[in-house]
Amino acid sequence: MGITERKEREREEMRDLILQAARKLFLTQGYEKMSIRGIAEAIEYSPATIYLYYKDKNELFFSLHKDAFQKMMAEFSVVAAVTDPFERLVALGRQYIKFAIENPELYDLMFIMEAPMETLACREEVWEDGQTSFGFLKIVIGDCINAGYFKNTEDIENSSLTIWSFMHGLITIYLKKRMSMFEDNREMERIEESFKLFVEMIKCRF
Amino acid sequence: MGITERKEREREEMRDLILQAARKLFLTQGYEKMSIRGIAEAIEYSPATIYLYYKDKNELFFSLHKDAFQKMMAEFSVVAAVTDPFERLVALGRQYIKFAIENPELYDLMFIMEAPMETLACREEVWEDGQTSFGFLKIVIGDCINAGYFKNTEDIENSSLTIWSFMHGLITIYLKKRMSMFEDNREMERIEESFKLFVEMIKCRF
DNA sequence: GTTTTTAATGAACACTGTTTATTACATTTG
DNA sequence: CAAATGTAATAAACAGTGTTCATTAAAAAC
Repeated sequence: MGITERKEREREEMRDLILQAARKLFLTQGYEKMSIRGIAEAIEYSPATIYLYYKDKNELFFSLHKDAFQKMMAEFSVVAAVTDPFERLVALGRQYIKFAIENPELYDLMFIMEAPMETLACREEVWEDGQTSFGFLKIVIGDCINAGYFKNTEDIENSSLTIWSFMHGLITIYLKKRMSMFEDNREMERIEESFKLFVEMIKCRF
Repeated sequence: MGITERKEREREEMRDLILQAARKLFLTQGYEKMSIRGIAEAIEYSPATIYLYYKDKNELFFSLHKDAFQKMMAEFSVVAAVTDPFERLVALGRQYIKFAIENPELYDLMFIMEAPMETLACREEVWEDGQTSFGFLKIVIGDCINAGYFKNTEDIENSSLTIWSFMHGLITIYLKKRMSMFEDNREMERIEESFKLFVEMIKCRF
């Protein structure tokens, strides 16, 4: 009897319906306006129904967060076209900045918000999405080393964390409006200049 | 007639009473539990009274945020004892990490939360607290240049932003639980290693 | 002493996430 | 097929949240 299969399929459809509504609300209204009641109204179900398919709002955030990582990784794939390993790393950095600036709320969800991480913590799982994208960075850096760059580098993981830290810091300073201490409105130029300086700095370690 | 003076003084006292209660709640319960009703109960006034002294909760966050900057700057002052300019910069970095790890919620308030910045934005002011502490970093880097370090550096502001970006990124990756992608529990060692690597990188630019 | 100004509040508004008892319907069993 | 069981959906409530406003009480000015 395929009843259990159908039920399982229907359940998955419902989970998807909820997630789609949540995503739409998130992207159009922002995550602060993405309320359970709002999602319920959008799919024409009662708010309580959502809790039959998702444990809590954090789990919904976690699912959206996974989507966002897929989107980011898809945008990263274009750097494969860059042949020189070091230039590929630079291109990856630019893609990262581009993604963050074009999707500030997704970036927040992926790297700043605590909600999705709480779902992960209570399941005692490792952060797979982070691992995957960080793994991509490690590969790109590894290619640099294989091509003769970064000769003094003995720990790829540490190098990756260091590079990511800079990128993440620069972006969050901007996204969280901490560049408002500069009186001029040259935020974008400052990001560009700082990025270039950092690239020069890591070039220094050839 | 000193009545207006007394009233002004009483008003300032009341603002302080509210702020102290807010700070206590913030530090003991965390910012998510720092509610207007909670503050009101602590000072034995009605919630509505708070709105006679503060425009909204964001303004309260902004005041706390200013306090936090004073506290951080006070902790920074110890680096003045370090004579070598470059070592002073390194010491400042360590103090920054120490402050962030010891006061994660203050750090959040100072550099991540949007609430205090919104108060600033609607007043169309520059972010003075940020300017002051960033100014301190610029001075420390300036001393390095005067002592012969960073010879290739033509833009102190850009160097400062770049260094701060790394520090801020590394810390927020940790504070916002994004190091949970590493299966081992070596978060502190990783921070230490990455910091050391970055110090080596900027040393490279002598 | 009366009027005016000001400080404080209770109550309400419009929300939020989440839980639970109840209802309605689909599925299984006798 | 009818009765019993299982399950999906919900209305309503709980316990909060920030904020506003008309009303009341007290202080200051006249």
